[in-house]
Amino acid sequence: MRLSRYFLPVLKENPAEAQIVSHRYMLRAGMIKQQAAGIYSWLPLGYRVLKRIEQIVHEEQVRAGHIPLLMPTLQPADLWRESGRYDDYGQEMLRIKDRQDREMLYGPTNEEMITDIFRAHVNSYKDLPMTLYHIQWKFRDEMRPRFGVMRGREFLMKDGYNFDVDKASALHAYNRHMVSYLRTYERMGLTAIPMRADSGPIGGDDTHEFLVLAATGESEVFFDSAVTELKLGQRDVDYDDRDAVAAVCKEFTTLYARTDETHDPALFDAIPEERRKVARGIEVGQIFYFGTKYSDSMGATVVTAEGTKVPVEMGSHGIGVSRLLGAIIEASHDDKGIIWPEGVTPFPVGIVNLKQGDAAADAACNGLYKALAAKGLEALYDDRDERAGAKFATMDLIGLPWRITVGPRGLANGVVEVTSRRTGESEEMSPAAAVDRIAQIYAAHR
RNA sequence: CGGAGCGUAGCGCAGUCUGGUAGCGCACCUGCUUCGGGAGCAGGGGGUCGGAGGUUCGAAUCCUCUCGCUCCGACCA
Repeated sequence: MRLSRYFLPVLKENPAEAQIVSHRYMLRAGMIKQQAAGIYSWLPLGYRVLKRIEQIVHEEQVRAGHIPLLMPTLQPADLWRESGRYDDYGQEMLRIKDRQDREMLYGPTNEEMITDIFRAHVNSYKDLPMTLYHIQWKFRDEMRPRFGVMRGREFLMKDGYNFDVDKASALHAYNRHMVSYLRTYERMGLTAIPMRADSGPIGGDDTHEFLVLAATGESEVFFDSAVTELKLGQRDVDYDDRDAVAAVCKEFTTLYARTDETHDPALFDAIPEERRKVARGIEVGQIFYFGTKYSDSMGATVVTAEGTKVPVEMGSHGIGVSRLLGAIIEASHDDKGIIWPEGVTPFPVGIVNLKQGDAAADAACNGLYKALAAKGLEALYDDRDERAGAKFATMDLIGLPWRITVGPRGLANGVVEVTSRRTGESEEMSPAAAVDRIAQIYAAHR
């Protein structure tokens, strides 16, 4: 993409309403525009990151054997009357009437609807296990939306639902989700710690929240600092192997890590003092096992091998997709702007032409742009007629992790500059070597 | 929902107390000079001051009502 033809409305000054760094940078980098309290338009740059995050979530869900579908944002109230949640959910649920005066609602979550789909089509244990998920906009009419996309009223969420014949299978689905979530967050450059949590209005017995540590987090968290060292890395987990999956979960949940809701001071004090940490965290996901809560009330049953009809065992599992943008920025920025992890960056690399209109510089930039494209890497080429400082400032603000700087001075020696946004370190090399370097870096993130 | 505050040009703000016909910086447009970390000079365009009603010769400014947004708190992907 050529910047001169793109729509990237960056702001030089901080918008007054933005109090936290991710919100400020998302507005300044031209990623979002607020339309009402807690409701945002996603401008091109923000939309690209949102789609990247969505893509990673999809890939990891499919890898775990989960099946994507798409349910509507609007739901009939009757479905929620069946589970009893129409009255329980309260003011957070946006209730709407259509022209026939039928009661509708903008879905805050989809347990009822997915159960309705399941019961309509599945009757046998032979069709299980099954996990269905979608990535869809939700609406929760928060009393107090804040912090940009971190606590919006409208937000994009991945929500998945597992259906299993017995509790052991359902707990395996729970574990499978935990492992797939760990992989998902790691690919986004995040350290998200699973913490034992409280179940809230969804209801259930077992539940973990995934927290990204950040000073601006809304939850107070207590943990053994050793949990932050745990990495799933490149290990190849067989999602159908119950013991292997359970072993990973055990590894990641044995050390003490809890939110204030479930904090146990006695257990916490048993941790060696130097590893005892109290911090803030942003909740970026949550998994629940809730058994037959919905299948009982809504009549979702299967026939077992023995010929008896049993309600299916269920759980639900969510990832706050739009919130993740804020969380990633909170975890990865400096005083110049955002620093995107390679996994989620809107463009893999930026090309800065220091002297637009200079024949050699223009040709070198065009050559780099094409060579990168040939390797499947879409660069953001700043071909505006701007001064170097302005171009650098824009690149730093929007946070592309790598920058290739092209100017007449370097070209006289046959070199361009490759700069890491994270470290600020630059290295001179030939244009061809620069393309190879960038391609090599991204090979690990495909 | 309790408490606090703010709505004046795309963004950041002054002007409101003490009423007199709207201003600054950035951004935008034109020209010249500049050109490796948000350039300089000159010129230019853009606002029924959130909305409605009222007081007044006259309202961004005073009064009433209303809408919107932000922050702190209790609740939540």
